[in-house]
Amino acid sequence: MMNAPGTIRDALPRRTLGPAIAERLREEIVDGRLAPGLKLNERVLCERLDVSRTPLREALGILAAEGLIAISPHRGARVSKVTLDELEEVFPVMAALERLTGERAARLASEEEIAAIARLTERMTATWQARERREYFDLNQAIHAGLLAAARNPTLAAHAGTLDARIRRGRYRANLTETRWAKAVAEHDAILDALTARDGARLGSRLANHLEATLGALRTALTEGIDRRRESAHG
Amino acid sequence: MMNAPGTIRDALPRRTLGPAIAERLREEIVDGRLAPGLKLNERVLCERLDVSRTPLREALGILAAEGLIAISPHRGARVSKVTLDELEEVFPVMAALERLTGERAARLASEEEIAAIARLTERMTATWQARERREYFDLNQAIHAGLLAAARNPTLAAHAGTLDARIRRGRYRANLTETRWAKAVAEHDAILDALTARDGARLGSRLANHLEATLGALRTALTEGIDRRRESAHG
DNA sequence: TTCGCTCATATTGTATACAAAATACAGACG
DNA sequence: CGTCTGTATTTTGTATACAATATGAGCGAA
Repeated sequence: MMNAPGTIRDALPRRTLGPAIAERLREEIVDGRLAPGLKLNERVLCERLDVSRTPLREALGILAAEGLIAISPHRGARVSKVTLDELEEVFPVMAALERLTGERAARLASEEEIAAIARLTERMTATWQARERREYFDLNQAIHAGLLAAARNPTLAAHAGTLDARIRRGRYRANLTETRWAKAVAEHDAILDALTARDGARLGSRLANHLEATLGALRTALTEGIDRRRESAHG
Repeated sequence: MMNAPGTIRDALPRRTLGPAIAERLREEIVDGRLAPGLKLNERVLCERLDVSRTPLREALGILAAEGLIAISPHRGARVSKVTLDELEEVFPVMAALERLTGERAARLASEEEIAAIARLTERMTATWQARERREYFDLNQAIHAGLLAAARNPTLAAHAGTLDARIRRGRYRANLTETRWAKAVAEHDAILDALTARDGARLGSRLANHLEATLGALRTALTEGIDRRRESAHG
């Protein structure tokens, strides 16, 4: 035989429809175009995406496994709601994985990866100064992805990834306040310091604390949201 | 209205075929009847389980998401292998979740739950003395499930559950040595002590250490397995 | 009116049919 | 003799058809 089996072919994983549909719907759920609680009618989605029900249902299964939608037998799929209870449930799990990510990334990241994260952090400060919210979120994502890649553990990346998708929905909904934003940028600088020093314990703690602070801000934002809703319900 | 909507119906979630098939195949994979590396032919499985390809493929999707099988587009599904590399990858993630489980369980478990876990631990010692391997594994599972339930976090339970399925396959394959078995029982006593004292930090550490020790034993067993295979290949 | 029932409709779950890709095989060629 | 190539077969991916369940409107009785 010319080359060992499973070297070239495996590198070209021609995508199939199901995951592609899931990716698209995931985006729409995460950024809120598909609102929490919305009923997902299969026929409607099929027409909109121009696919048949088979791969669409495959996609719904993927999203259900990720916790972004909930499927009840014979009653269909709904975008799951972003409740405070739900976030309080997801965050500690994510924090545990972030800590592990930090410990591993500090130990295993290449110098190039650290340099790349440093550049991203720098750009992040710039977007903050320019108040470019969208760019800021994207850079935040990129830094997170970089750390995860540096942690050299696909299983960790997979589980952290699905939790992150659930959390991201909350982030979009709860607008960053000025003070929280400034603190978050400072926290990112501290995270970069720990990474540069390759201090795993410190990096892990700082990532977990950063996440905890994010939850705190979200808690405030969402609680105010509930209060506001209650008020308007009364008036 | 007679009763609030969504109370009784939701409690009777008439199961659909896909998850049921997944559960059955999961069992067969975990206990090794479907050997690692085995090609899963859809037609063959359909005939054996007497279902059509649609729910079967749904089940395969579920198992792929859990990491128990690997699907390559147009090339089919294979039971994923239990390599040492794979276990080294899964264990740290599981350890992070175990630690969190311990911290939460110590804080949130009811007295009844603690008592139940105490009884299970007692029975576990008995099965060890009687060298009832199968019973021992089952009790081990039950204790783990009890702690997870006591941690009061469905997301944590879901993620820990999928990782546990992957790990369990390794446990089955690597036979417990006498010395490791004795140590494991002692570790379980220590775990119970920490739970009874509601010392979250200690419980978390002990669970993580217990898992680390399990990996150590597996590492030895699998490495020897490889050596043995090499020997027989030479002879 | 309001509750409960029946039946029509819509929606989801499952099976089958069709399309595309990968594998296996046979024959030609070096 | 081995290797390459073209073709047949198998297998997977997608679409459609059929079955079971849920939803909702209309009607009748308390």
